[in-house]
Amino acid sequence: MKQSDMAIGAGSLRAVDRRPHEFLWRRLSGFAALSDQERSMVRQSCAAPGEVRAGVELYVEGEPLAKPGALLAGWACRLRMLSDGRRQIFDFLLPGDLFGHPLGAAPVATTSAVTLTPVSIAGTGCLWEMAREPDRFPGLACAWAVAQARQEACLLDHVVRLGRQTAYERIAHLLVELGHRLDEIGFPLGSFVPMPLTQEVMADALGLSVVHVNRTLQQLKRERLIETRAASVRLIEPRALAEIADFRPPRRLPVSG
Amino acid sequence: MKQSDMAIGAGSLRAVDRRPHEFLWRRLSGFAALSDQERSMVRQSCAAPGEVRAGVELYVEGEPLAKPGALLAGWACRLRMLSDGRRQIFDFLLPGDLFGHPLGAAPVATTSAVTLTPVSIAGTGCLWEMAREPDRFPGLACAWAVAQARQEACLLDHVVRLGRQTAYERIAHLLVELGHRLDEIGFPLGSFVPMPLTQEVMADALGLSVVHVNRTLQQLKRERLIETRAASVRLIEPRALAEIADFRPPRRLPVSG
DNA sequence: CGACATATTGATGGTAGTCAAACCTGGTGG
DNA sequence: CCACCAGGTTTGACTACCATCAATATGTCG
Repeated sequence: MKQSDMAIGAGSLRAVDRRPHEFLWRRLSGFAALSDQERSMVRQSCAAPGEVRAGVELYVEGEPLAKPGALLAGWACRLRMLSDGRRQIFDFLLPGDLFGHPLGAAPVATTSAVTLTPVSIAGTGCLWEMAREPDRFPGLACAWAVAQARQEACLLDHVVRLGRQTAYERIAHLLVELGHRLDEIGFPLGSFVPMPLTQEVMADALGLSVVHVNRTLQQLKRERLIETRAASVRLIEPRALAEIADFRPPRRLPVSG
Repeated sequence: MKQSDMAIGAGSLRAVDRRPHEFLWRRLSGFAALSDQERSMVRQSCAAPGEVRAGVELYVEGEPLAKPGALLAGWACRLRMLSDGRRQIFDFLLPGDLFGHPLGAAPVATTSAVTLTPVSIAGTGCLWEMAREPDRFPGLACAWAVAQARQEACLLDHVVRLGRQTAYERIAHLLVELGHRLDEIGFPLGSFVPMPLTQEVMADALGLSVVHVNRTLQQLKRERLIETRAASVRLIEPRALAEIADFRPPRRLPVSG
């Protein structure tokens, strides 16, 4: 499980290049039914994706949010640095996920976002405007709201992991969560799926040390619960893992709190 | 620092009874300038507050969100229970804070909310409708958005606490954060302010054991950084505490990420 | 006063952090 | 082709933070 420049990377998967809107479309239509018109707008937005290398900041905490966007391929994460260099990752952005959409009025980023692999991104300014007109574009507006609610829900799960779970549970929980999210965009749960996370990244997300992440992953492998390869993982026993992690599959439909 | 049925409690502070909208008004107007009309609407919403005793659920995870509201007096918290009885508190609701406002379409609560003291609450259905019409009620709409962004920001801070800070830092950080929030609604930073949290509640928020919270609080007292009394605390050295906690005061104005 | 919740204290152990070194692996360049 | 390097992974030894268990105060309320 190590960083690979090509996992779902930009410029490597032909399927992605030919249909750059693929993941975004799957994700949004998984949240709400979209009209043909909305679909074509989504496709248009993805027409000329931007390519960004790994390790690049998409936006920076404290600075005005430049442009809202969507990840078409590749992974990124939202994070914050402490003054002494410690790092905390809040969540991961997978293909099809939205980022950089202001919540309040004056858009100042409360986190930074950094690419973990090469990514390709679409600007979503236009879609975002549409999503604010529920009357004209009900499907898009709904999908947008659900996407946002989902991200919020993941953040809550993250708090629970950090606050009340052991290292073993945390890792299981994260793997299952990512497994389900990947499942939603077309990577079947239980098969080998892309997981371009270094152990250091997992450590910074889960509030653990790299060493401990390593040992705990080994334990999961020894117990035949997971299997790793290059930059990908297979959840051999998704149910057992979910049990260990006290994982609750996200509700089928919209959500808030 | 122990639970007290009357800290800012319902029916005890005359100032609150006479001007039930006081805290909500301070909070909202601290986020955005409100017109006279908006002000009077806020006051009207608070005209007949509901009274709820301590330890009562305002809403429950997984159930439809009944009515959006605002806390006029008293404290509550948002939390989630794990299947084995462990508990994780996500954040605290202080006087003037909003709760139960749906993000997505179908309003299902992603957390539960429980009162920590007796509270009085106002229904905000009407204000919420207004906040959705930025053209007619720009101030309210803005204040609403900022309030929401602020809550989100607190959640991010909470993740950092849980993921990357020691018990000592976590407690300092929480106290400073609450100190600042109380300051914003009229309890001066550096003076004795209400803090009706049991050590168990702090433990469940900070991912620590009760025993360890107790010992860490004692350390802070020994070092003359804080002082406690009944259900209140005084941050003797707010700057030193902020330093310890790597606390960043929230940005003056709107925010998002 | 007695029942109950909360706070405090002591003793003990385990989970996870730290430090340090070795080991891969893929990429670079002589 | 191979030496070299950087980033990532793995291993071992040691430590410490914090959880757990248990018992005792302290306080509050009926």
